[in-house]
Formats: sequence, C-alpha cells, structure tokens
Amino acid sequence: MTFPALTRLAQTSVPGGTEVRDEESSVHDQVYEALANRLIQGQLPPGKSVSLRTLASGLGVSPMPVREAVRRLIAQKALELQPSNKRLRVPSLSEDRLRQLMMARQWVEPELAFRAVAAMTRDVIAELKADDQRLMAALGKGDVDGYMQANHAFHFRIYRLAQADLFLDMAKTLWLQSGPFMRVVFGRLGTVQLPQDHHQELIRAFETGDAGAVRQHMSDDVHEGMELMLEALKG
Amino acid sequence: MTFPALTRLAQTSVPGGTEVRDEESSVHDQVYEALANRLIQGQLPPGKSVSLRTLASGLGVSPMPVREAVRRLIAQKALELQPSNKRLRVPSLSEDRLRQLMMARQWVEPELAFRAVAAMTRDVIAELKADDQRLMAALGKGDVDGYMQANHAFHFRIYRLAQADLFLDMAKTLWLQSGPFMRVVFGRLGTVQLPQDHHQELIRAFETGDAGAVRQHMSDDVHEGMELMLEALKG
DNA sequence: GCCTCGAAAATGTGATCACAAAATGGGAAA
DNA sequence: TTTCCCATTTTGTGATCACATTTTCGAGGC
Repeated sequence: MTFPALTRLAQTSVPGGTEVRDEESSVHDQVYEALANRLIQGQLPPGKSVSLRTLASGLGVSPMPVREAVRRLIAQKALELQPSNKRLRVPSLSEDRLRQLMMARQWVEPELAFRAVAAMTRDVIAELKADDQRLMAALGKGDVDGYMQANHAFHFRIYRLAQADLFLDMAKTLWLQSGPFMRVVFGRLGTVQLPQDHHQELIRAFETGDAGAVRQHMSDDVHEGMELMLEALKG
Repeated sequence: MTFPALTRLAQTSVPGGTEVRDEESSVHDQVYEALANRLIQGQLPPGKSVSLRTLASGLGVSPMPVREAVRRLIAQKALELQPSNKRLRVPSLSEDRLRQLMMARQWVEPELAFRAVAAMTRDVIAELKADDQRLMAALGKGDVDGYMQANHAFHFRIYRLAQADLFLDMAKTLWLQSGPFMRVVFGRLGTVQLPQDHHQELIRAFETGDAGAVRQHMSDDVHEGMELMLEALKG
C-alpha cells in the first residue's frame, strides 16, 4: 500500500520553501486527488487504518497538507475518525447506510444522466464506447482494478456533461463512500458474475437522444450494482 | 461581525499547551460548529469575505484549527476559495445552483420526515410546538434572526429522529449552502409575507402518525420556501 | 481633485515543533 | 507457552514560523 510520491512535488523544500503558486494546484489539492482516487477505486479497504504521517511521508510532503485533505475527506464521509481512538480509518458500511447510499445514488445519478443528454456529442460517445471496451476487457481478464477504473470513467464522463455542479459533487461524495466496499464485493465475487451492464443500452439511448431511456437505464445500472453490494453485505 | 470567543477554550495556551482531551470536543470541532451555526442562520451574507487569521483571533484560537474547520466547510460548499485570489468567502448562489439545491432538499427532507414518523414521541411533538411558537413570535416581531433559528430547530428536530445519518448529513450540507441566501431573502421581504407555514399541518400529521401526509407537508414547506428564494433571485 | 506608484499590512500555504494519549513490542513472571 | 507490565514509538492536535502573493492605503505628481 505504498503511495507513489506526487511527481509534481519533487522540488520540495525547506520551511517556507520556494513554490510557484500560479498555474499549478496546491499540494493539498494534489494530496486530496491522490487519496480520493484510491478511495474511489477501492484501493483502501473498509476498516483500513491510515495515519497522517505515514501518508505524508509516502507522498513526500509534510503532514500539513495531508491534514487538510483528510479533513475534507472526513467531511465527505470518505474517511472517519474513530470516536474512541481519534484515529483515522476507512469507514465500514452498515446495511442501513448502504441502503441510504443506494437510494441517494439512484436519485442523483439518473438525474445527472438525464441532464447530460442535451450536451452529449459524438466525440464523447466515442469516449464512452472506449471506456466500455476497457471495462469489458478488464472483465475478461478478471482485472477488478481495471473494471473499477473504467466504470468510474464511464459514469463520470457522463455526469460531467450535466452542467450541474451540486449534483456532480453529491455523486462524487457518494462514490467516495461506496468505492472501498464496492471493490471488496467485486473482488470477492470475482469478475465473472458482475452485473449485466447497461452501458450499451445507455450509449444507444444517448445516440438517439432519448432522455427518458437514459434516465431509466442509468437507474437500472446503479440499482443492479448496489443490489449486488447489498447481497454481499447480508450474505 | 465580531465572534464571541469560544467560552470552552478560555484556558489557552502556549505552544503544545496543556489540554484535557477526553470528554470535550476538539477546538477544531468547536470552531466548525461556531462557523456552521452562523452560516446556517445566515449571519454571514453571500459574498462576504472572511480570513483565517481574523476568524482565529475573533475566536481566541490559533489559525490552525480554523484552517481545518474552513477546509471542512469548503468541502460542503458552505465556503469557497476564489480561484483568482485564493481568498476565502461565502459563496453566492446562481439561479441554476439554487434550483439544484431546491431539488435536492425536496428529495431528502420529505424522506427524512417520513422516516421520523416511526420514532416520533409526545415529548418531541411538544418541543416541535414550542419551536413553532417561537417561530410565530419571531414573525410577529419582525425578528428575522429569531425566525431563522426557530425554523432550523423545528426542521432538524424532526430530521434527527429519522435515524438516517447519510440523509441527515446531506440535509445539513444543503442548509449550510442555502442559509446565507435565505437570510438575505427573508430580510429583504421583511417577515410579513413569509411563506404560509405548513408546520401546523406537519405537527398534526405526526400526531396522527400519517406518514404520507408528513412527507407531503414537508415537501410543500420546502418547496414554498425555496420558491420564495427563487423569485427573490430573479426579481 | 484625481490618478499613480510603492511601502506596509494582511492572507493562504506549507513546514516544523511540542505535547498528551494511544498503540506497540519485548522481556519478566507465572 | 501464556500473561502482564513498562518503555518506546506512533498518532492526532494545536501553535508558531517562513514565504510568496495580494490587498490596502497614503504620499507625491499631474
């Protein structure tokens, strides 16, 4: 679970070091993106404990920007402070919480897809098809990580088109929360019986501009994935 | 716009000072609560710029815990960093964003109210009635701040009963985002033509245990308030 | 009077230090 | 071997320092 150091940050840097601020995002942002990616892709399992200093040295930065990134992730419930310890870890999901997650995702993501219809272009559809091919290829190879990444790329390529920042943020937060658990479930099941993907139908609906069908297929896709997680949690 | 110092924090404190950690929340949490309250009650107008050091000295703490609280509020879109400046301020709402806020609130809050029905007790109903009386009294006096506070108390007294942490967090975030703007609108309108409140009907529905009616009345209440904001934004 | 320019103050960001509490680990006792 | 205890290490938290950038504001020139 070592983290590749942030390449952009090579040139650190004694106290109050000499950074060029313009045109590049802050260290805090880079740390946040690095952690968020790993969470969404499920590279940090639920219950995994993490620590500021470990993360910081792994990324080659001081604990300071890590604290801010972590605080942000805690606000999104993507990390939590154990009340007893005050120690940091990746949260586990109760069935109750998973059900709420499922309901929320099923509300916001079809809406995002619906709104994306108007902004859809041939180019983006081509990219979606590429995402879906990567996804199917990963399925074929039993590559769970590849599946997780391609699935994420596919969905958020759509959501970004919706021009709905608030909803997009909600979706990001919900994925951050479900990522670790989703990875465990899919890893356990193997990639064989992964959900019948509705991506093909989704793409077709985008091509014909049928917004109602887009909404429905996205709803089905989310529903099926979450149902799988629910079964895994109970079983 | 001075902030009363955090009373609990009187005993600060040279570097690495001597704090008692157990049983009391961290300074960061207290700062967060202080800021969140002021935002929800609309005491910080949209566009208002704030600064870490000013907040810190106003609260009698070092900038450190304020940075973490602020980072958390930024994650909730209750504060924002201006991209040009990297300076901190209370966000303004576009019509587009307000509409998304409205849709989200209208999805999650009726659901929370619906779930609260099962856990409702005579005691809580009595407290709700007290909240509503405070609200009406504030209305009579033209006391916008009192209205904001009583309204918030009323709603979240219900939502807390729902035993749905994720939804509750979503509602908190949404209120944090709408608070500043709501205060401006109600302040501009005066308290005269505030929305016909549905609180009485809501209380009655809780008393009879009619969950469907609870959901409907909450939906109406949220809808009406947000419509008022929408008109104010356009007009 | 109005504008311009430069010095001073303020601000966000990152690094480092200090401290209390919790976790860890290894050796002694049973 | 197992269990208990204490020293060492690790961890989160808050304060402070250093630095580059931006804002502020008053003096001087038109």
